Amino acid sequence: MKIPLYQQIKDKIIAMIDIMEPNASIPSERDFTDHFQASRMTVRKAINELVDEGYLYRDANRGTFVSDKRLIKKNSLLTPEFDKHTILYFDVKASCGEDVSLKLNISRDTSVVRFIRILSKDNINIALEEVYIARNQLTDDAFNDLPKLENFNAFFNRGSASFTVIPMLVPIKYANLLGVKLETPILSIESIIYKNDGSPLVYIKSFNHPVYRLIEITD
Amino acid sequence: MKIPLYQQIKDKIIAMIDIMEPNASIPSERDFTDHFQASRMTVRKAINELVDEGYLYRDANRGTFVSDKRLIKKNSLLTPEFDKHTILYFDVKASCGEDVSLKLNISRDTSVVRFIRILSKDNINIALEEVYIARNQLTDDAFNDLPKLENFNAFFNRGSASFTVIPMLVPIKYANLLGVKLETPILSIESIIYKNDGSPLVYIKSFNHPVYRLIEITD
DNA sequence: AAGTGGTCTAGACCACGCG
DNA sequence: GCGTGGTCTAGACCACTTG
Repeated sequence: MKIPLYQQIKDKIIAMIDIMEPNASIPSERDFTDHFQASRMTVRKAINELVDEGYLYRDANRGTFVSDKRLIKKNSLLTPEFDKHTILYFDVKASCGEDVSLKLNISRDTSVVRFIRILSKDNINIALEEVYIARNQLTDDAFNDLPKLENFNAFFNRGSASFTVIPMLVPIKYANLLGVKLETPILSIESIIYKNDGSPLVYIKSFNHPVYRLIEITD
Repeated sequence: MKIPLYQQIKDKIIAMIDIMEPNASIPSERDFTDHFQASRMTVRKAINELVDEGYLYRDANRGTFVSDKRLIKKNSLLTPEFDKHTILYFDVKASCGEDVSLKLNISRDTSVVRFIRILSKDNINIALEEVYIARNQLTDDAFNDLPKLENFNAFFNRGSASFTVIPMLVPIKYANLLGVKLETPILSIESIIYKNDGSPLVYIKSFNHPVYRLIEITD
Protein backbone atom coordinates (compact mmCIF):
# COMPACT_ATOMS: atom_id res chain seq x y z
CA MET A 1 0.00 0.00 0.00
CA LYS A 2 2.11 2.82 -1.32
CA ILE A 3 1.08 6.33 -0.35
CA PRO A 4 1.84 8.84 -3.12
CA LEU A 5 4.32 11.56 -2.23
CA TYR A 6 1.81 14.35 -2.88
CA GLN A 7 -0.59 12.74 -0.41
CA GLN A 8 2.10 12.55 2.26
CA ILE A 9 2.84 16.23 1.64
CA LYS A 10 -0.87 17.08 1.89
CA ASP A 11 -1.09 15.35 5.24
CA LYS A 12 1.96 17.19 6.53
CA ILE A 13 0.65 20.56 5.37
CA ILE A 14 -2.73 19.89 6.99
CA ALA A 15 -0.98 19.12 10.27
CA MET A 16 1.12 22.26 9.89
CA ILE A 17 -1.74 24.68 9.20
CA ASP A 18 -3.92 23.15 11.89
CA ILE A 19 -1.94 25.11 14.48
CA MET A 20 -1.68 28.28 12.39
CA GLU A 21 -3.88 31.36 12.46
CA PRO A 22 -6.31 32.01 9.61
CA ASN A 23 -4.79 34.18 6.88
CA ALA A 24 -1.24 33.36 7.94
CA SER A 25 0.96 32.75 4.92
CA ILE A 26 2.48 29.34 4.34
CA PRO A 27 5.95 28.81 2.86
CA SER A 28 6.28 29.29 -0.88
CA GLU A 29 6.11 26.36 -3.26
CA ARG A 30 9.85 26.62 -3.84
CA ASP A 31 10.55 26.52 -0.11
CA PHE A 32 8.41 23.39 0.19
CA THR A 33 10.36 21.91 -2.74
CA ASP A 34 13.47 22.02 -0.58
CA HIS A 35 11.72 21.10 2.65
CA PHE A 36 9.94 18.03 1.30
CA GLN A 37 12.65 17.07 -1.21
CA ALA A 38 10.08 16.93 -3.97
CA SER A 39 9.68 18.65 -7.30
CA ARG A 40 7.67 21.84 -7.52
CA MET A 41 4.92 20.15 -9.56
CA THR A 42 4.42 17.56 -6.82
CA VAL A 43 4.25 20.26 -4.14
CA ARG A 44 1.81 22.19 -6.31
CA LYS A 45 -0.44 19.16 -6.68
CA ALA A 46 -0.63 18.82 -2.90
CA ILE A 47 -1.35 22.53 -2.39
CA ASN A 48 -3.85 22.68 -5.24
CA GLU A 49 -5.91 19.90 -3.70
CA LEU A 50 -5.91 21.70 -0.35
CA VAL A 51 -7.06 24.88 -2.10
CA ASP A 52 -9.85 22.93 -3.82
CA GLU A 53 -10.91 21.50 -0.47
CA GLY A 54 -10.97 24.96 1.10
CA TYR A 55 -8.06 24.55 3.55
CA LEU A 56 -5.92 27.15 1.78
CA TYR A 57 -6.43 30.02 -0.60
CA ARG A 58 -4.03 31.57 -3.06
CA ASP A 59 -3.39 35.18 -3.97
CA ALA A 60 -1.61 35.24 -7.30
CA ASN A 61 1.84 36.83 -7.04
CA ARG A 62 1.48 37.20 -3.24
CA GLY A 63 1.41 33.78 -1.71
CA THR A 64 -0.73 31.02 -0.24
CA PHE A 65 -2.66 31.47 2.99
CA VAL A 66 -4.54 29.50 5.63
CA SER A 67 -8.32 29.67 5.26
CA ASP A 68 -10.73 30.49 8.02
CA LYS A 69 -11.97 27.11 9.28
CA ARG A 70 -15.56 28.08 8.39
CA LEU A 71 -14.56 28.09 4.74
CA ILE A 72 -13.46 24.47 4.57
CA LYS A 73 -15.83 22.94 2.06
CA LYS A 74 -18.54 20.63 3.25
CA ASN A 75 -21.73 19.19 1.92
CA SER A 76 -24.05 17.79 4.56
CA LEU A 77 -26.17 16.22 1.82
CA LEU A 78 -23.23 14.05 0.87
CA THR A 79 -22.10 13.26 4.39
CA PRO A 80 -24.91 13.64 6.91
CA GLU A 81 -23.68 13.78 10.47
CA PHE A 82 -25.08 11.03 12.65
CA ASP A 83 -23.61 8.65 15.18
CA LYS A 84 -26.14 5.82 15.10
CA HIS A 85 -28.47 4.24 12.59
CA THR A 86 -31.32 1.90 13.45
CA ILE A 87 -32.92 -0.27 10.80
CA LEU A 88 -36.70 -0.44 11.04
CA TYR A 89 -37.37 -2.65 8.02
CA PHE A 90 -35.22 -4.67 5.68
CA ASP A 91 -36.80 -6.72 2.94
CA VAL A 92 -36.45 -7.82 -0.65
CA LYS A 93 -39.52 -7.25 -2.76
CA ALA A 94 -40.17 -9.08 -6.03
CA SER A 95 -41.48 -5.86 -7.54
CA CYS A 96 -41.23 -2.17 -6.86
CA GLY A 97 -43.45 0.87 -6.77
CA GLU A 98 -43.77 3.24 -9.68
CA ASP A 99 -41.60 5.97 -8.10
CA VAL A 100 -38.75 3.52 -7.43
CA SER A 101 -39.11 2.05 -10.91
CA LEU A 102 -38.73 5.52 -12.41
CA LYS A 103 -35.87 6.70 -10.21
CA LEU A 104 -33.83 3.52 -10.62
CA ASN A 105 -34.81 3.19 -14.27
CA ILE A 106 -35.92 -0.43 -13.86
CA SER A 107 -39.11 -2.27 -14.72
CA ARG A 108 -41.83 -2.71 -12.14
CA ASP A 109 -41.11 -6.44 -11.81
CA THR A 110 -37.45 -6.03 -10.88
CA SER A 111 -36.50 -7.37 -7.46
CA VAL A 112 -35.57 -4.53 -5.13
CA VAL A 113 -33.89 -4.36 -1.74
CA ARG A 114 -35.60 -1.87 0.51
CA PHE A 115 -34.85 -0.70 3.96
CA ILE A 116 -35.99 2.02 6.23
CA ARG A 117 -33.68 3.36 8.90
CA ILE A 118 -33.47 6.09 11.46
CA LEU A 119 -30.39 8.27 11.71
CA SER A 120 -29.72 9.70 15.12
CA LYS A 121 -27.19 11.89 16.82
CA ASP A 122 -26.79 12.39 20.55
CA ASN A 123 -29.83 10.14 20.93
CA ILE A 124 -32.02 12.48 18.90
CA ASN A 125 -33.63 11.13 15.75
CA ILE A 126 -32.54 13.52 13.04
CA ALA A 127 -33.71 11.81 9.89
CA LEU A 128 -35.62 8.90 8.47
CA GLU A 129 -34.35 7.27 5.29
CA GLU A 130 -36.01 4.96 2.80
CA VAL A 131 -33.31 3.24 0.74
CA TYR A 132 -33.86 1.28 -2.49
CA ILE A 133 -31.37 -0.74 -4.52
CA ALA A 134 -32.06 -3.20 -7.34
CA ARG A 135 -31.11 -6.66 -6.06
CA ASN A 136 -29.22 -7.55 -9.24
CA GLN A 137 -26.85 -4.63 -8.68
CA LEU A 138 -25.51 -6.27 -5.52
CA THR A 139 -23.16 -9.17 -5.13
CA ASP A 140 -24.12 -11.61 -2.37
CA ASP A 141 -21.35 -10.17 -0.21
CA ALA A 142 -22.53 -6.59 -0.73
CA PHE A 143 -26.09 -7.71 0.01
CA ASN A 144 -25.08 -9.24 3.30
CA ASP A 145 -23.03 -6.22 4.29
CA LEU A 146 -25.80 -3.78 3.47
CA PRO A 147 -27.40 -3.52 6.93
CA LYS A 148 -24.02 -2.71 8.44
CA LEU A 149 -23.31 -0.02 5.88
CA GLU A 150 -23.65 3.39 7.50
CA ASN A 151 -22.83 5.58 4.59
CA PHE A 152 -23.90 4.81 1.07
CA ASN A 153 -21.25 7.08 -0.31
CA ALA A 154 -19.21 3.92 -0.55
CA PHE A 155 -21.27 3.27 -3.68
CA PHE A 156 -20.52 6.77 -4.79
CA ASN A 157 -16.75 6.23 -4.85
CA ARG A 158 -16.81 5.63 -8.57
CA GLY A 159 -19.82 7.65 -9.56
CA SER A 160 -21.91 10.71 -8.81
CA ALA A 161 -24.80 11.68 -6.60
CA SER A 162 -27.65 14.07 -7.24
CA PHE A 163 -29.89 15.64 -4.61
CA THR A 164 -33.25 17.36 -4.78
CA VAL A 165 -34.57 19.19 -1.73
CA ILE A 166 -38.35 19.29 -1.34
CA PRO A 167 -40.39 21.23 1.23
CA MET A 168 -43.33 19.40 2.76
CA LEU A 169 -45.34 18.87 5.90
CA VAL A 170 -44.09 15.99 8.00
CA PRO A 171 -45.76 12.74 6.84
CA ILE A 172 -48.19 11.57 9.49
CA LYS A 173 -46.52 8.18 9.78
CA TYR A 174 -43.13 9.74 10.58
CA ALA A 175 -44.16 12.62 12.86
CA ASN A 176 -43.77 10.54 16.01
CA LEU A 177 -40.46 9.02 14.99
CA LEU A 178 -39.02 12.47 14.31
CA GLY A 179 -40.59 13.82 17.47
CA VAL A 180 -42.36 16.70 15.76
CA LYS A 181 -45.98 17.82 15.74
CA LEU A 182 -48.29 17.20 12.83
CA GLU A 183 -48.34 20.03 10.28
CA THR A 184 -44.67 20.83 10.91
CA PRO A 185 -42.80 21.92 7.76
CA ILE A 186 -39.76 19.71 7.09
CA LEU A 187 -37.27 18.97 4.33
CA SER A 188 -37.43 15.86 2.25
CA ILE A 189 -34.33 15.02 0.24
CA GLU A 190 -34.32 12.72 -2.75
CA SER A 191 -30.87 11.33 -3.47
CA ILE A 192 -29.84 9.21 -6.40
CA ILE A 193 -26.39 7.68 -6.61
CA TYR A 194 -25.32 7.00 -10.20
CA LYS A 195 -22.58 4.79 -11.53
CA ASN A 196 -20.09 6.34 -13.91
CA ASP A 197 -21.98 4.98 -16.89
CA GLY A 198 -25.02 7.00 -15.81
CA SER A 199 -27.15 4.12 -14.55
CA PRO A 200 -28.87 4.81 -11.22
CA LEU A 201 -27.74 2.53 -8.40
CA VAL A 202 -29.27 3.75 -5.14
CA TYR A 203 -32.40 5.77 -4.49
CA ILE A 204 -32.82 7.36 -1.07
CA LYS A 205 -35.75 9.38 0.12
CA SER A 206 -35.17 11.07 3.46
CA PHE A 207 -37.35 13.01 5.87
CA ASN A 208 -35.42 15.33 8.09
CA HIS A 209 -35.91 16.87 11.47
CA PRO A 210 -36.50 20.60 10.86
CA VAL A 211 -34.16 21.72 13.65
CA TYR A 212 -31.65 18.99 14.41
CA ARG A 213 -30.85 17.91 10.86
CA LEU A 214 -29.22 21.01 9.47
CA ILE A 215 -28.63 21.14 5.72
CA GLU A 216 -25.45 23.15 5.22
CA ILE A 217 -23.20 23.47 2.21
CA THR A 218 -19.99 25.45 1.89
CA ASP A 219 -18.64 25.85 -1.60
CA MET B 1 -5.86 38.70 -22.92
CA LYS B 2 -3.93 35.49 -23.30
CA ILE B 3 -5.91 32.29 -23.02
CA PRO B 4 -3.83 29.51 -21.45
CA LEU B 5 -3.18 26.49 -23.62
CA TYR B 6 -4.90 24.10 -21.21
CA GLN B 7 -8.04 26.26 -21.38
CA GLN B 8 -8.03 26.17 -25.16
CA ILE B 9 -7.66 22.40 -25.00
CA LYS B 10 -10.54 22.18 -22.50
CA ASP B 11 -12.78 24.14 -24.84
CA LYS B 12 -11.88 21.93 -27.77
CA ILE B 13 -12.50 18.74 -25.79
CA ILE B 14 -15.88 20.05 -24.60
CA ALA B 15 -16.87 20.75 -28.21
CA MET B 16 -15.63 17.29 -29.20
CA ILE B 17 -17.51 15.33 -26.53
CA ASP B 18 -20.67 17.37 -27.00
CA ILE B 19 -21.44 15.29 -30.08
CA MET B 20 -20.29 11.98 -28.59
CA GLU B 21 -22.37 9.32 -26.87
CA PRO B 22 -22.14 8.90 -23.10
CA ASN B 23 -19.51 6.33 -22.10
CA ALA B 24 -17.69 6.62 -25.42
CA SER B 25 -13.94 6.66 -24.88
CA ILE B 26 -11.94 9.74 -25.77
CA PRO B 27 -8.41 9.61 -27.23
CA SER B 28 -5.62 8.80 -24.79
CA GLU B 29 -3.58 11.57 -23.18
CA ARG B 30 -0.63 10.67 -25.39
CA ASP B 31 -2.76 10.92 -28.52
CA PHE B 32 -3.94 14.36 -27.42
CA THR B 33 -0.31 15.31 -26.83
CA ASP B 34 0.31 14.85 -30.55
CA HIS B 35 -3.03 16.25 -31.66
CA PHE B 36 -2.81 19.48 -29.65
CA GLN B 37 0.97 19.83 -29.86
CA ALA B 38 1.16 20.16 -26.09
CA SER B 39 2.96 18.31 -23.34
CA ARG B 40 1.22 15.48 -21.57
CA MET B 41 1.02 17.44 -18.29
CA THR B 42 -0.83 20.25 -20.04
CA VAL B 43 -3.27 17.82 -21.64
CA ARG B 44 -3.73 16.15 -18.26
CA LYS B 45 -4.53 19.48 -16.62
CA ALA B 46 -7.28 20.10 -19.17
CA ILE B 47 -8.72 16.60 -18.78
CA ASN B 48 -8.47 16.67 -14.98
CA GLU B 49 -10.54 19.84 -14.81
CA LEU B 50 -13.18 18.30 -17.05
CA VAL B 51 -13.24 15.24 -14.80
CA ASP B 52 -13.66 17.50 -11.74
CA GLU B 53 -16.52 19.30 -13.45
CA GLY B 54 -18.22 16.02 -14.30
CA TYR B 55 -17.87 16.10 -18.09
CA LEU B 56 -15.56 13.08 -18.18
CA TYR B 57 -14.69 10.17 -15.96
CA ARG B 58 -11.56 8.09 -15.82
CA ASP B 59 -11.04 4.36 -15.39
CA ALA B 60 -7.47 3.78 -14.31
CA ASN B 61 -5.53 1.69 -16.83
CA ARG B 62 -8.50 1.66 -19.20
CA GLY B 63 -9.12 5.15 -20.46
CA THR B 64 -11.18 8.30 -20.16
CA PHE B 65 -14.86 8.38 -21.05
CA VAL B 66 -17.70 10.79 -21.71
CA SER B 67 -20.07 11.22 -18.78
CA ASP B 68 -23.82 11.00 -18.99
CA LYS B 69 -25.01 14.60 -19.23
CA ARG B 70 -27.02 14.17 -16.02
CA LEU B 71 -23.76 13.77 -14.13
CA ILE B 72 -22.31 17.14 -15.02
CA LYS B 73 -21.95 18.86 -11.69
CA LYS B 74 -24.26 21.67 -10.80
CA ASN B 75 -25.31 23.53 -7.70
CA SER B 76 -28.55 25.45 -8.01
CA LEU B 77 -27.82 27.16 -4.69
CA LEU B 78 -24.75 28.78 -6.22
CA THR B 79 -26.33 29.58 -9.57
CA PRO B 80 -30.11 29.84 -9.34
CA GLU B 81 -31.80 29.76 -12.71
CA PHE B 82 -33.86 32.84 -13.43
CA ASP B 83 -34.23 35.11 -16.43
CA LYS B 84 -35.46 38.31 -14.76
CA HIS B 85 -35.07 40.07 -11.44
CA THR B 86 -37.26 42.90 -10.21
CA ILE B 87 -36.15 45.10 -7.35
CA LEU B 88 -38.91 45.90 -4.87
CA TYR B 89 -36.89 47.97 -2.41
CA PHE B 90 -33.43 49.45 -2.39
CA ASP B 91 -32.27 51.53 0.53
CA VAL B 92 -29.32 52.31 2.76
CA LYS B 93 -30.07 52.08 6.44
CA ALA B 94 -27.92 53.76 9.08
CA SER B 95 -28.28 50.71 11.30
CA CYS B 96 -29.18 47.06 10.87
CA GLY B 97 -31.26 44.44 12.57
CA GLU B 98 -29.80 41.95 14.99
CA ASP B 99 -29.85 39.04 12.54
CA VAL B 100 -27.95 41.02 9.90
CA SER B 101 -25.52 42.31 12.51
CA LEU B 102 -24.77 38.72 13.54
CA LYS B 103 -24.52 37.25 10.04
CA LEU B 104 -22.30 40.03 8.67
CA ASN B 105 -20.36 40.26 11.94
CA ILE B 106 -20.84 44.03 12.19
CA SER B 107 -22.16 46.29 14.94
CA ARG B 108 -25.79 47.35 15.01
CA ASP B 109 -24.93 50.92 14.01
CA THR B 110 -23.11 50.00 10.80
CA SER B 111 -24.64 51.39 7.64
CA VAL B 112 -26.10 48.63 5.51
CA VAL B 113 -27.35 48.42 1.95
CA ARG B 114 -30.52 46.39 1.71
CA PHE B 115 -32.61 45.36 -1.18
CA ILE B 116 -35.42 43.02 -1.82
CA ARG B 117 -35.94 41.54 -5.23
CA ILE B 118 -38.02 38.97 -7.01
CA LEU B 119 -36.41 36.35 -9.21
CA SER B 120 -38.59 35.06 -11.99
CA LYS B 121 -38.37 32.62 -14.83
CA ASP B 122 -40.81 32.33 -17.71
CA ASN B 123 -42.82 35.06 -16.01
CA ILE B 124 -43.29 32.96 -12.88
CA ASN B 125 -41.97 34.33 -9.61
CA ILE B 126 -39.69 31.62 -8.29
CA ALA B 127 -38.00 33.28 -5.34
CA LEU B 128 -37.85 36.36 -3.19
CA GLU B 129 -34.48 37.53 -1.96
CA GLU B 130 -33.49 39.90 0.82
CA VAL B 131 -29.90 41.01 0.26
CA TYR B 132 -27.70 42.80 2.82
CA ILE B 133 -24.21 44.27 2.36
CA ALA B 134 -22.32 46.59 4.68
CA ARG B 135 -22.02 49.95 2.88
CA ASN B 136 -18.33 50.31 3.75
CA GLN B 137 -17.55 47.08 1.87
CA LEU B 138 -18.58 48.69 -1.42
CA THR B 139 -16.77 51.23 -3.54
CA ASP B 140 -18.99 53.94 -4.97
CA ASP B 141 -18.83 52.24 -8.35
CA ALA B 142 -19.85 48.88 -6.92
CA PHE B 143 -22.65 50.59 -5.00
CA ASN B 144 -24.04 52.16 -8.15
CA ASP B 145 -23.79 48.93 -10.09
CA LEU B 146 -25.52 46.91 -7.40
CA PRO B 147 -29.10 47.15 -8.71
CA LYS B 148 -27.95 45.91 -12.09
CA LEU B 149 -26.09 42.97 -10.60
CA GLU B 150 -28.02 39.80 -11.31
CA ASN B 151 -25.75 37.29 -9.69
CA PHE B 152 -23.90 37.99 -6.49
CA ASN B 153 -21.45 35.23 -7.25
CA ALA B 154 -19.35 38.03 -8.72
CA PHE B 155 -18.49 38.76 -5.09
CA PHE B 156 -17.74 35.13 -4.60
CA ASN B 157 -15.03 35.04 -7.25
CA ARG B 158 -12.35 35.42 -4.61
CA GLY B 159 -14.06 33.82 -1.67
CA SER B 160 -16.50 31.18 -0.53
CA ALA B 161 -20.21 30.83 0.00
CA SER B 162 -22.14 28.89 2.61
CA PHE B 163 -25.79 27.89 2.44
CA THR B 164 -28.26 26.72 5.03
CA VAL B 165 -31.62 25.35 3.94
CA ILE B 166 -34.51 25.88 6.34
CA PRO B 167 -38.05 24.48 6.07
CA MET B 168 -40.86 26.86 6.95
CA LEU B 169 -44.38 27.91 6.11
CA VAL B 170 -44.53 30.71 3.57
CA PRO B 171 -44.35 34.11 5.33
CA ILE B 172 -47.70 35.83 5.11
CA LYS B 173 -46.19 38.93 3.51
CA TYR B 174 -44.67 36.89 0.67
CA ALA B 175 -47.44 34.39 -0.04
CA ASN B 176 -49.07 36.56 -2.69
CA LEU B 177 -45.81 37.46 -4.39
CA LEU B 178 -44.90 33.80 -4.69
CA GLY B 179 -48.41 32.93 -5.72
CA VAL B 180 -48.91 30.25 -3.09
CA LYS B 181 -51.60 29.74 -0.47
CA LEU B 182 -51.03 30.53 3.17
CA GLU B 183 -49.72 27.59 5.22
CA THR B 184 -47.76 26.26 2.24
CA PRO B 185 -44.43 24.66 3.23
CA ILE B 186 -41.50 26.29 1.41
CA LEU B 187 -37.71 26.41 1.55
CA SER B 188 -35.85 29.36 2.92
CA ILE B 189 -32.15 29.55 2.09
CA GLU B 190 -29.67 31.60 4.06
CA SER B 191 -26.56 32.38 2.04
CA ILE B 192 -23.43 34.10 3.26
CA ILE B 193 -20.65 35.04 0.87
CA TYR B 194 -17.29 35.29 2.60
CA LYS B 195 -14.09 36.93 1.47
CA ASN B 196 -10.96 34.84 1.51
CA ASP B 197 -9.95 36.26 4.87
CA GLY B 198 -13.12 34.84 6.37
CA SER B 199 -15.02 38.10 6.78
CA PRO B 200 -18.67 37.94 5.69
CA LEU B 201 -19.50 40.20 2.77
CA VAL B 202 -23.05 39.47 1.62
CA TYR B 203 -26.00 38.01 3.49
CA ILE B 204 -28.95 36.75 1.47
CA LYS B 205 -32.15 35.31 2.81
CA SER B 206 -34.37 33.80 0.17
CA PHE B 207 -37.88 32.39 0.12
CA ASN B 208 -38.50 29.96 -2.67
CA HIS B 209 -41.46 28.78 -4.60
CA PRO B 210 -42.04 25.16 -3.50
CA VAL B 211 -42.57 23.86 -7.04
CA TYR B 212 -40.92 26.18 -9.53
CA ARG B 213 -37.70 26.87 -7.65
CA LEU B 214 -36.08 23.47 -7.60
CA ILE B 215 -33.06 22.99 -5.36
CA GLU B 216 -30.85 20.46 -7.12
CA ILE B 217 -27.23 19.57 -6.57
CA THR B 218 -25.11 17.07 -8.46
CA ASP B 219 -21.76 16.25 -6.91
C1' DA C 1 3.29 -7.09 -25.12
C1' DA C 2 1.05 -2.93 -25.75
C1' DG C 3 -1.51 0.74 -24.00
C1' DT C 4 -3.63 3.28 -20.26
C1' DG C 5 -3.81 6.50 -16.50
C1' DG C 6 -1.02 7.88 -12.00
C1' DT C 7 2.97 9.81 -10.30
C1' DC C 8 7.21 12.39 -10.44
C1' DT C 9 11.32 15.13 -11.93
C1' DA C 10 14.17 19.22 -13.08
C1' DG C 11 14.16 22.43 -15.37
C1' DA C 12 11.90 26.93 -17.96
C1' DC C 13 9.45 31.55 -18.91
C1' DC C 14 5.70 34.69 -17.71
C1' DA C 15 2.89 38.48 -15.33
C1' DC C 16 2.20 40.62 -11.37
C1' DG C 17 2.64 42.63 -6.48
C1' DC C 18 5.63 44.60 -3.39
C1' DG C 19 9.21 47.25 -1.20
C1' DG D 1 14.52 43.83 -8.84
C1' DC D 2 13.01 40.00 -6.31
C1' DG D 3 9.69 36.60 -5.00
C1' DT D 4 5.26 34.75 -5.88
C1' DG D 5 2.02 31.81 -8.13
C1' DG D 6 0.55 30.28 -13.17
C1' DT D 7 1.81 27.85 -17.08
C1' DC D 8 4.44 24.62 -19.78
C1' DT D 9 7.92 21.18 -21.45
C1' DA D 10 10.04 16.61 -22.38
C1' DG D 11 11.14 13.30 -20.55
C1' DA D 12 10.70 9.01 -16.86
C1' DC D 13 8.94 4.79 -14.16
C1' DC D 14 4.99 2.36 -12.20
C1' DA D 15 0.77 -0.71 -11.74
C1' DC D 16 -2.71 -2.29 -14.01
C1' DT D 17 -5.97 -4.02 -17.82
C1' DT D 18 -6.65 -6.02 -22.05
C1' DG D 19 -6.09 -8.39 -26.46
